[in-house]
Amino acid sequence: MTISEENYIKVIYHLSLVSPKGVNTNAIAGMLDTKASSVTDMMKKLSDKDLVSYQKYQGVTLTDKGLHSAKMIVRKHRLWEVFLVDKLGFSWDEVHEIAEELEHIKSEQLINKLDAFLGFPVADPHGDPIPDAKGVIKKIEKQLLSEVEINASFHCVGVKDSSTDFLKYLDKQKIALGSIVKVIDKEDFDDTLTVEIDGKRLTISNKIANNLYVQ
Amino acid sequence: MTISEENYIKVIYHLSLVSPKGVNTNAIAGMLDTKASSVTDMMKKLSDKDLVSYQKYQGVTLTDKGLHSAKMIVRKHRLWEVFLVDKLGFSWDEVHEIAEELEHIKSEQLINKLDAFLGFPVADPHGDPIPDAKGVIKKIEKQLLSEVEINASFHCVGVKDSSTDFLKYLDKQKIALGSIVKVIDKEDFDDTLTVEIDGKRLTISNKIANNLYVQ
DNA sequence: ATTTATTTTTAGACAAAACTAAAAATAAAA
DNA sequence: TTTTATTTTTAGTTTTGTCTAAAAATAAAT
Ligand SMILES: [Mn+2]
Ligand SMILES: [Mn+2]
Ligand SMILES: [Mn+2]
Ligand SMILES: [Mn+2]
Repeated sequence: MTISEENYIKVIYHLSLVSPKGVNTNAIAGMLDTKASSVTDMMKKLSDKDLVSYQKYQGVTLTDKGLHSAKMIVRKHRLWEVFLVDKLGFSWDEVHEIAEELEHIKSEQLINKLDAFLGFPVADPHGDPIPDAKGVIKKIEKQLLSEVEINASFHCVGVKDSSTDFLKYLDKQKIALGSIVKVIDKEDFDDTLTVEIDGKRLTISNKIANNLYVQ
Repeated sequence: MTISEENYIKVIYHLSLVSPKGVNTNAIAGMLDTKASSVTDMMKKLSDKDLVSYQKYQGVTLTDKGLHSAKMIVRKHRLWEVFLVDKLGFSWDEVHEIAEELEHIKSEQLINKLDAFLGFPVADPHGDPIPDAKGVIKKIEKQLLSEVEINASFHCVGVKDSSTDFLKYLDKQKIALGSIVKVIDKEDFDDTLTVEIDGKRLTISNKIANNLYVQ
C-alpha cells in the first residue's frame, strides 16, 4: 500500500463513522484537499485491491480488509501522537501533522514495540481511542459537555475538534484532559455555560461545550 | 525534497567519503538498486536544485547545500537507530531498514527533541558518528582490528560492515561495542588473528578483523 | 594509434497520482 | 413531471520517477 492509498483508506474510515452506508466522493475529496475526479480514480484502484467496495455513483464502503488496514493506520497515528507528547514533550496541538507522516512507517514490530514502550495506552493526547494490535477498539464512554445535565461533576476525556485554535484556547483556559468540570448554569438564550473547571469559575460558549467530551 | 531525492543525496554523500573527487553514475545506481539512466535523470534534477554539481561524464559532487542536506538525513537515520535500539529494544541488526524510512520524516523540531530525549548520543548502534543539529560530525578515532599492533588492548567502537550476517556473527561470538579486545597472535599465512575478547580466547579471520573498528 | 570494452547519456515509453474540462448520472426544485 | 442544480465520472494532460534500447563519450587493450 502506498502512502496515498493509506491516506484515502484512513479518510474513508473516519467518514464511515458518520455515514456508514456509503461515503461520498466529494466528502473524500474535501478531506484530502484533492479533486473529485482524483478520488474516483483512486476508488477504482482500491476496489481492484479489495480494500473498498465501490459502485459508480453509489458511494464507497470499506471491505473487511480495508477496515483492518484503516484501524492499523489509526493505531499508528495515535500511538505516535502519544510518543510525541509523553516522551518528546510536544504539546497536543503540535503532533497531528508529524503523526500524519509517522503513521506510514511500515513495520508491525515497530508499532508493537512502541505500544509496549508507551505502556499500552488506550487513548491518544486528544482522548481518541487507540486500536490494539488486533484492531479492537475499547469504546470510551463520553458525552459532549453541551449535552450534560446541570450541577453534576465530570472530567474531561477528549476533544471533538482537535484543531490548533481550539486546543490553544483550552490551554489558555487551563482546560486539559483530566480536568474536573461542573456545570453551574446554562443560559437559555444561547446555551452559554457557566462552569467550574478545577475549582475555577468560567463562562464558555456553546461552540466550546459542543467540542469537549466529558465523562 | 522528495524521499527519492533524499535517498540519492544520502548515497552520494556516502560514496563521496570514498571518492571525494566525483561519484560515478554506476556506483549510485548500484547502491540504490536502480539503472544508470535513472541516475542521470535525477542528477539533472538535483543539479537544477543546486544540491549537486554535475557535468556530463565527469561524475557528481555535493554542493554545500547538498552536503548539509545529506548530513541532516544521516543525522536522522542514526538518531532513529539509537531510539530503536536503546528505547524500543531492537537489536542492532534489525534497525537499518526501519531507519531508512524514518529518516524521511520532515520536522526539525522532532529530530532535535528526539536528540535531547536520547541524551545527545554521539554514535549510532553501529558506532557511526551522529552529526549535530548544525551538521558538525565529531570524528571518532578508530582503527581496523586488522591493522592494529599485537599485544595491545583496545575496545570495540564500531563496525565497517553492518550487514545482518556480520552483526549476527558478532552477537554469536559475544562481541559488542565496548568489548575489550587484545590481539594475541597473527598468523603470517592468512592474517588470521588469535584474540582475547572480554577475557575469552577466540580465533577470527582477517575478513572479520577487517570489518571491526577498535580504539 | 586504432580497436574494443565500459560507462554514461539520450530518446522514447510507462505507471502512479494528480489536474482540467466536459459528459453523464443523480438529486432537488419548479 | 419536467427542468435545473449538484454530484460523479470520463477523457485527456501533466509531473515524478522509473525502465529499455540505442547512441555517444570515455577508458582500456592491443
Ligand atoms: Mn498521512
Ligand atoms: Mn489525535
Ligand atoms: Mn531512505
Ligand atoms: Mn547505523
